[in-house]
Amino acid sequence: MIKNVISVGKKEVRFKVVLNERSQLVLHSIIESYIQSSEPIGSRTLSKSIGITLSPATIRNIMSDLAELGYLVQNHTSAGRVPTDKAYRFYVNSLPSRSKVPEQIKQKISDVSSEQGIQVEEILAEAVRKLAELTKFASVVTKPKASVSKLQRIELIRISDDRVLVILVTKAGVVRDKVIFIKESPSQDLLNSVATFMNEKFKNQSMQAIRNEIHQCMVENLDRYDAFLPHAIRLGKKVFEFDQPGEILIDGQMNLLLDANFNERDSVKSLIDAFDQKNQIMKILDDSMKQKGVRIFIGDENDFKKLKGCSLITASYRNKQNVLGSIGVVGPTSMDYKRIISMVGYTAEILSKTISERSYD
Amino acid sequence: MIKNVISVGKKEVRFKVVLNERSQLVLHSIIESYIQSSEPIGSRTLSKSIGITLSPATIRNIMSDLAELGYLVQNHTSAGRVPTDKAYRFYVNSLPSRSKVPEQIKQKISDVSSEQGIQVEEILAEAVRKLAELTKFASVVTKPKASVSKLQRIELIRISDDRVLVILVTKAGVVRDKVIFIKESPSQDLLNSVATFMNEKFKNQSMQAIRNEIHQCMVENLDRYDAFLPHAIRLGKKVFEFDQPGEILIDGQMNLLLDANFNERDSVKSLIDAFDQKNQIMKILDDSMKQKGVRIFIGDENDFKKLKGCSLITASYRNKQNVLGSIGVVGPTSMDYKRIISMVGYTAEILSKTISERSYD
DNA sequence: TATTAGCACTGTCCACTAACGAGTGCTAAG
DNA sequence: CTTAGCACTCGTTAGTGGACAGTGCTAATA
Repeated sequence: MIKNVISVGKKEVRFKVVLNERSQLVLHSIIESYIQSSEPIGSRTLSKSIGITLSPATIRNIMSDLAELGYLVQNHTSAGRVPTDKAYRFYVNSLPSRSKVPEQIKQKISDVSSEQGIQVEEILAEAVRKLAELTKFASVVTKPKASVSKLQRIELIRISDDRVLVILVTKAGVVRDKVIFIKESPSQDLLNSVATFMNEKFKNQSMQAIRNEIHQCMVENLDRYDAFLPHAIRLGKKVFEFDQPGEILIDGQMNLLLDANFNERDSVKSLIDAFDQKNQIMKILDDSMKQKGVRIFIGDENDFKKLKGCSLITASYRNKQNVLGSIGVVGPTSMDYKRIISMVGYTAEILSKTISERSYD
Repeated sequence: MIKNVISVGKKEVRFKVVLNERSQLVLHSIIESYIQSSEPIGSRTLSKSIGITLSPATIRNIMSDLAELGYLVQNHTSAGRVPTDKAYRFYVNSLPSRSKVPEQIKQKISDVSSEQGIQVEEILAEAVRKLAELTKFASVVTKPKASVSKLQRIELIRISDDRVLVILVTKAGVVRDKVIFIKESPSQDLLNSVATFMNEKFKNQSMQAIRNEIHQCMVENLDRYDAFLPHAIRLGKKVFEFDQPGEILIDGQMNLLLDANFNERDSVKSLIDAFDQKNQIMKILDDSMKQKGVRIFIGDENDFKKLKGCSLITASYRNKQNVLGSIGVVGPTSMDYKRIISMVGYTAEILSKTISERSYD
């Protein structure tokens, strides 16, 4: 083992700059054992496990070093050792970037895309349900972001003197509707003209782009007063003011509560709170959209303290044009990373494929 | 106490035809104590409670009678007694049909209707959330039934050669969308004509009525072959084939899992399963739509065995024209019925009021 | 020098026991 | 019909001791 020795006052402080191969092997084994058993690992147990030919005493020494370096902790003197978040990070980084998904699992995940007339939202719901069921943890998915998706069509429906129902259909296959209030009480005819106008002008543009253009228009045409344009602009401004609320689907929260690793009352409480605050989870998922492939957040690497003791595995999904959102799994830090990572990755793939087929273009 | 005595062979079998006032009082007290403490009630405890001036021994006699009649059970010899479902039914029936909701709670529930541009579905989600939060149990609500609501408007949007997006807006304020497959590849112009035609012909009719009428049309016009009508009819048939999937919103399931009354592992598992099978809960809720006021299902009065140990309190909500759906609470049979019943009733009222205001007419 | 065997020590878990207390049913007296 | 008294049951709790898993340290060994 490579060590550096520094003198601090009279005391010698030694630390290892890097783990040598044997320490890595031991750490690896400890983590895998712990993932399997969820129980503290002792030196004797480990020395008996295959792949390790060292005596318990030697292992104890190594373990002691690893504990000093922050990879392991001991709950009490005479207990085995338990991996820390740092250890899991080490473990995850050492995994091959892609591992195979068993055919059987593949089959089950692929079911998501079976039905014909199914809507995008239903596909997402089905995917998140499947993922929760297969992993036995909680699963989350964000709905496609309105701002990045492109306009397929817009409808304006007068429902009372001062209310108009707006229906937006995006290329990604998502239908959104909301009610807006208009003092001017526009006729359905006028609404039809405005809708037609917008459909022609804005088709295939992203919501964000449309919003910008409308803003531009407002500035340029402040003084013009033919009957139509100002109306259209004012309406348009309201129409495309889509605030995105907690657009997130969750399934399998119950799995976590039943999981052996979350037995203590207060950690459960904290988890429940975590899921109530969807926007926090949303933030993490949005973050992971920016990156390709599977992302992994271990313990409090994400700064959302409520998810203490949890890891989050996410992957983004997309249609032909854009990254739309991301799907993921929330489980205990001691989850079987290999298995979960491959499942999330594969599900995201299938989801992308299915949604691309369903997209409106 | 009124008793009947019958001779069966040599043995005397006695049974009470009806509970006298004192027994009723005792039973009532036992139930209320149990609701408060969730712990078996003993004779001594009860004799000390206010409103009861009997000695423990007397109470023991009464309790023994009540047990014989199936109102109470004993988990083991030396434990207090616990009310049965039958007891709860007795208790609930003896409650006044309407009890007051505290002003503070009223205030909180009324918040549901605060926002302006909010959609019916969001109102429902908010209501169910509030109810779960206030009761600390699980809460469910069914979305307005498509079949009873009346058509406000229909839109047909061509999204590819063989797919048409259908958007139905109902008077109740619900927007539904689905994709249908059409081999004939209709142009958007044709779709527009059909939509206009349907909007004129079917506006304000209930979905059910429309479906019937279309069916009628099919029979009558089987032979006519001008270009338009058959198309319209065939399209219409598909458009109004709205199967209703698990249209139900649930909140606060977690509350049940944390509840002291559901501590044993397997009853929790059973509950989770119960919520997974939404259609079963749906059935009960639909059932309760047919009746005015608050309905109460205790224990396995509903034949859905998975909800063992649970009671369901429901009430229907409506707009000006129709009963639309129902909202309810699922909790342990030992819940505080007075409180929950009044809350559910009041929430349903507020919900009806709010939705009536938002309805599209 | 790195590894290993041996040993004393520590803390958890479990089974066993005894004391306690809440509650009952029965009987006899008021 | 009501109540006091008493014997009995059974679950809960606290305390005890042994088995067990695991550690750290030291000394012997390759």
